[in-house]
Amino acid sequence: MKERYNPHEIEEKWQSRWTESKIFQPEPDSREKFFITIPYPYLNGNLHAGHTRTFTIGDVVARYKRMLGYNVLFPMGFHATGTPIVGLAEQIHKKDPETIRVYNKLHEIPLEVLDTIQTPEQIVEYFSIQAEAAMKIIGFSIDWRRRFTTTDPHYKKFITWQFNLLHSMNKVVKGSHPVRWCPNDENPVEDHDILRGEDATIIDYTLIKFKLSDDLLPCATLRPETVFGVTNLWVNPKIVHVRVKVNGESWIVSREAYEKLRFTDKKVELIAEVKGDELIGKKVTNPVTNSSVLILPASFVSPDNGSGIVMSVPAHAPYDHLALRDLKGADLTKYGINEDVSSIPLISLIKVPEYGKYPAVDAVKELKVKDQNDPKAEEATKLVYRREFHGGVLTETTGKYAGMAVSKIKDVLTRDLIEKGVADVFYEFSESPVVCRCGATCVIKMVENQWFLNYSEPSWKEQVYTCLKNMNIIPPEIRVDFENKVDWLKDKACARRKGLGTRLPWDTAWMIESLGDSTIYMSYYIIAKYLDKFTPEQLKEEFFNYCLMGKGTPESVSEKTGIGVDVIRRIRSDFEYWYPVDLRTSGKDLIPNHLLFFLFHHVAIFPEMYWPRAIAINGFVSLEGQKMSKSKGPILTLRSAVKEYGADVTRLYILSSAEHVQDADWRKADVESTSKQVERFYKLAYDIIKSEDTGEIKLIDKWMLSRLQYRIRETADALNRMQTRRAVQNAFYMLMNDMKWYERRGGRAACKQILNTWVRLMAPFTPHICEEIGEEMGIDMVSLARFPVADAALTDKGAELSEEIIANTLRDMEEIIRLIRIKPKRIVLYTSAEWKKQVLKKAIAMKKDNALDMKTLMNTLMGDPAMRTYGKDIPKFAQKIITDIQGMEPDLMDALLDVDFDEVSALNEAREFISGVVECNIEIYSADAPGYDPQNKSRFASPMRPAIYIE
RNA sequence: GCGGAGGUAGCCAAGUGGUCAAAGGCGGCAGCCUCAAGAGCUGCUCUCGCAGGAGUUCGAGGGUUCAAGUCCCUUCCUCCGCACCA
Repeated sequence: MKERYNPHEIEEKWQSRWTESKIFQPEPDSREKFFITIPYPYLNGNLHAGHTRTFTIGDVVARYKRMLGYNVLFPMGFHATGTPIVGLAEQIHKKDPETIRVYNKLHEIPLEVLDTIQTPEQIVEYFSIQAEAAMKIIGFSIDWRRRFTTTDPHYKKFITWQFNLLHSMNKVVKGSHPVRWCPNDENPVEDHDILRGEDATIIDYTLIKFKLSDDLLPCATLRPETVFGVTNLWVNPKIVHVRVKVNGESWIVSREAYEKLRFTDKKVELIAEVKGDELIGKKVTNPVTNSSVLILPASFVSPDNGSGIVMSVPAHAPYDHLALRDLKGADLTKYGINEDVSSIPLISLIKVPEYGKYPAVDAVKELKVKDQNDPKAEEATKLVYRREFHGGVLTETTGKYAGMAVSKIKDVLTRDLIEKGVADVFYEFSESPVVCRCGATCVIKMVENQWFLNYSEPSWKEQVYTCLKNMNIIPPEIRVDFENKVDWLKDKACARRKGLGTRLPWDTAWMIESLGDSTIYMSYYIIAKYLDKFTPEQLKEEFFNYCLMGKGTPESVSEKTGIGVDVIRRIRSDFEYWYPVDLRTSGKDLIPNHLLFFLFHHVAIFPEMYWPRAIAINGFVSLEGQKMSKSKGPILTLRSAVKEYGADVTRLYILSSAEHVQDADWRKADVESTSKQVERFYKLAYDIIKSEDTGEIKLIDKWMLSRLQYRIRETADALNRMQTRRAVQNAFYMLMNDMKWYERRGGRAACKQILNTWVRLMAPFTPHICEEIGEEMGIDMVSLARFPVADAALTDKGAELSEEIIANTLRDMEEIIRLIRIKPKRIVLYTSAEWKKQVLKKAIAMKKDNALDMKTLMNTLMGDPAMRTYGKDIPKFAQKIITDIQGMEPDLMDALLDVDFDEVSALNEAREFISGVVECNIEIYSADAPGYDPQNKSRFASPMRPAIYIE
């Protein structure tokens, strides 16, 4: 150990020592195992501060568990399947200036190296090497024998096996799905390809088909239940409609709607134009209620929205009510309508607490909406919809649906109506236009014959719920997130045309989508160690069936694959030992996707005993308050952070900057201060090791050892809950502060003992520096040493109380001196009179019996003849004590009750120290016998709070 | 719209109904050390106070309680996810 702290030298030394001694390459043994995994990083860039955080948290847990005596497996792989790497290769190849800039400047890749990574394969190769190197220089305790990349031929065999299995279980099915589509590029549009309208989502309307002789007039609605309250349809006389053949039916819709229909999975053929006013005045049949209703003119109907034909529900839709009212007295004879349409009776179908029978009418009155062109009409609509959605219940008008909550009806009713053949689904953007990067306006296209993982299957979800119920979710608050997302998850398209990956074995035109191939790969880590023993071709389905599922026999697998029986047996027993995953720790961005699929696939494929045990989530990292971006910057790579500050400092900082799902912020000023603290720790350790042993244990040593036990307990408790910030704060910063006080108070005797514990306490966070110090202290390998356990025998409440009195008294003295601004010539301290201590103890005892009140306390006290001497002072003091005790921690109460220490001697032990600080001699008396007390200050002395006289 | 997380001092942030005027850190100020700078150490950092005290604070407004940053209601604001994209 050198006098000067040189992080890079120490870190390199210990990293190579760890590698040489293979201590992070576990094999099954008699110990209890702990299998921790972290989602492998995607290889379209260098690892950055966000990875640093997630992986460091994982490494801390791995190291902590190892020091608790677990046999820990912490493996790592790399993710490369999907489209981004292919896209990146294209960008680099065509020397896109922005891409070159970002990868050169932010990902720190030299230009000449960029020239050599122009294909997806080269990119994967390059970044995987970089990533492994980065994880090594920061000291992660990973078993690198198990490393793999998702584009490896062996891995593809594993994915092929998995998908064949899922297919045979009917978990992969064919279907259609709406996607954002660019008609110009003839491709689905991804998020980053959108120029305008990136917030638009796809909304599914229910299309209800009203009948007009041979034609159907479809009306799009988000609230299909209102079909029971339709009084008429609305058609805008000014817009052009068209008659189209849709799957053999004759529909009349707006021209715009026709354009949208062309991209759906329906067969659409344009027949003729139909003017709006030709329709008005005709009667159509409501396909649900069979009632006959009139088509009326309305200006608010837009051709862009839905089908361009709207059903009117004046009882519940303010616009409909207003439009009808606006027609009062209008001359509609040119449409052949002679009746007064404004008197069409309203049909109520929803009961809601805020309104009467006709919510739309009430809302229009409430907001004083004038007519359908009044902007307040929109407001009224939103209000009614919101209230009906949340609090509305369907009435008898809706027949068998009566009594259902409005919020639950949509899916049920839509399904029923589609089954009856009177409705369809119509997709629409939530806002428009949505514009592609190429400039074209996007549409919604039905992708047909797509392969789906049918996550929506209720029995599958049920299993996931069961799994979740038995899992430890860290932090516990996010459990509800998982439950909600499981509920929300629909079927997921799992195949696509482009990108890297594995082909769907039974339909090789498709590539397995990259989230689908990353679900149960934790089990592959067990196999990955043996890859040099066989070729990809040998990895037949029987191999996986046996090794991962226990199906078949080693002999039959061996015969089929040519792999030795011993190896096959070995892999199976490895699997049985290591599985399930004990902890998966991840960034919060993966909750609604990867982590969910991780659970779905595990419950589908493995028996319950191999389902995951725990998931821990952490937040992102920003840079000086700015969000990081892989593709635009700013970004801080793991490598550059370690280069600048060293691995231990980087780790310690990132761990201490935020807790759990909270986002961390990387601030240069703070990192530098962490760096100084670590250096200080090193120097302190160096000095302690080089110092002579000094025998006698004094009060202050007892105090320090007692604090240390407290820090150990706090650190362990924090680590058990994966609160790395709290753990680091106790194990490092608080303990450092304790040490400062200890040193200041002249403590020395316990230094070596403390340091020995301290390096083990800190080892999960800053392993290199701890190894370096540990080596000097004769600890063989700190990474394998036992994590400290708090020793109850070293907890010394008396010492802590004494030290507290000293610190409090000193603080009081300094405050007085500061206030009166004199240089003290004489300072006298008076500790509490004995009777006050007795009062305090009595009061605490009563409090513990829950019997503390002024009257009882006074009675007890006055019953004691010895006390009565102080009769007139007692009530006031007792009152004060009662208030003090109200909020007192039980621990402190116990201490005050149990411990009988002498305040005078406690202060005397620190007399020299206190004198030194205030630069004045100190005299100490008990208030029972004040030697010198000109102002009778001693009467203010109370337990734990000596009185002070300064002149 | 749906679902989730938040609003605490100049900034970041901890905070279990009572040691909360509120941990820790950053920044700032002062002192010590030094030829000096840096580092380190010590103290201060809501307001007032020449005796250890008092007053006003935790987005805003109500309420429950002997006691509220913490519990309840209302309200304002911010951030995140909503899919075929890793």
